[in-house]
Amino acid sequence: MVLLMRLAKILYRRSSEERIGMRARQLVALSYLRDHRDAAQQQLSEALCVDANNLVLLLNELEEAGHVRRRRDPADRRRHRVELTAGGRRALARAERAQAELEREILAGLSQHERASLRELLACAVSAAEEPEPAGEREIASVHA
Amino acid sequence: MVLLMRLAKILYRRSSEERIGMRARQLVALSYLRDHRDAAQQQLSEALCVDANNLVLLLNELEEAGHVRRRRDPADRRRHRVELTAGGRRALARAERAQAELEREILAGLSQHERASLRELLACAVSAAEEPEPAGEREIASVHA
DNA sequence: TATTGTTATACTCTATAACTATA
DNA sequence: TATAGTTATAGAGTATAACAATA
Repeated sequence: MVLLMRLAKILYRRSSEERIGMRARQLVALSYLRDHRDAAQQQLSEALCVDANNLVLLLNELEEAGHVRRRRDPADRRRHRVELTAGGRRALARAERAQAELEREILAGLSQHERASLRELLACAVSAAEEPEPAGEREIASVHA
Repeated sequence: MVLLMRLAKILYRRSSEERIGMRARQLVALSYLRDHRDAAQQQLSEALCVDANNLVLLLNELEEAGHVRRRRDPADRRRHRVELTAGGRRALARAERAQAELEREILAGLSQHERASLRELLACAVSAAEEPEPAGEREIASVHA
C-alpha cells in the first residue's frame, strides 16, 4: 500500500503536461470516459475520487479543449451526460502513447510479463472497487479469485 | 498507469487520520525510514518525491509527535540524519495494522495470492526506480528481467 | 563557491457551503 | 423536499526563492 502510493507519486511527478500533452488528471478522466460511455457527472465524481465541484472545473478544462461535450440527459434533465469527442479520442491516444513510454521507463525493473501481470492485477482491483457492493455481505467475497 | 493513479487515489482518500492514526504521508515517510536507517533529508526528499522544503515541514510534524529525531552527521555537519524513535516504531506498527485492514477492503477483488503478487511487483518496481541508474545507458535495460 | 537544510512567500489544488434548475 | 450540477470562498497542500550554516 505504501509502495503503491510511492509509485503513484513517482508516476504523477513525471507525467508532466509537456511530456504527455495534458494534465495527468485529464488523462485519467478521458480514459475513464472511453471505457464508460456517456457517464453522468455524479458517476465520474465517484469513480475518479474527485469532488463534484472539482469535477466541474476539470470538465470545463476538457470541454474548452474540445475533448469532451456535456449533454443534458433527456430522461432526467438535471443530469449531464459527458461524452468523448473525436478530438478527445485523438488526444487520449497521443497521451497514452507518451504514457506508455513513461511506463517503460519507470517500470524498467520489471519484465514485460511482469508489467502485464501488474496491469491485470490493478485492473482487477480497480474494477472490484468500482462496484460498491449491493449492500453488506463483504465477508464471503475475496475467498478465491 | 491510469489504473495505478486511480487505485492510489482511492487508497489515499480512505487512509484518513482517524482510520490509521496518522496522515498517509507520515506513514509513507516512517515506513521508508524503517527500511533505510539514518537517511539524510536529501535522500528522503528524492525517494518520497517531496520537495526539500516540504520535507522539513513533514519532519517537523513527525519530530513534534516524537516519531523521529534529527541528528547532525558528524562526517558532514551540514547534513541531518533522520532516525526512527522507539515511539515512531510503535506508531508505525499500529498504522500498518490499520492499513493492512484497509488493504483487504480495497483489494477485496483479489485473492490472497494475487495480493501477494501485487505487493511483490510494486516492491520490485519501486526499488528499481529508486536507483536512478549510474548514468545513461537506459536503452539496453528493460529488454528482459 | 557549492551544498544542506531552513524559512518566507506565492501559487495551485481541494473541500465546504451556498446557489440554480430540474424532479 | 430532494437531487444534479454550478459557483464562491476558504483551507490545505505544494512549489519558488531567498537565507543561514557548513564544506
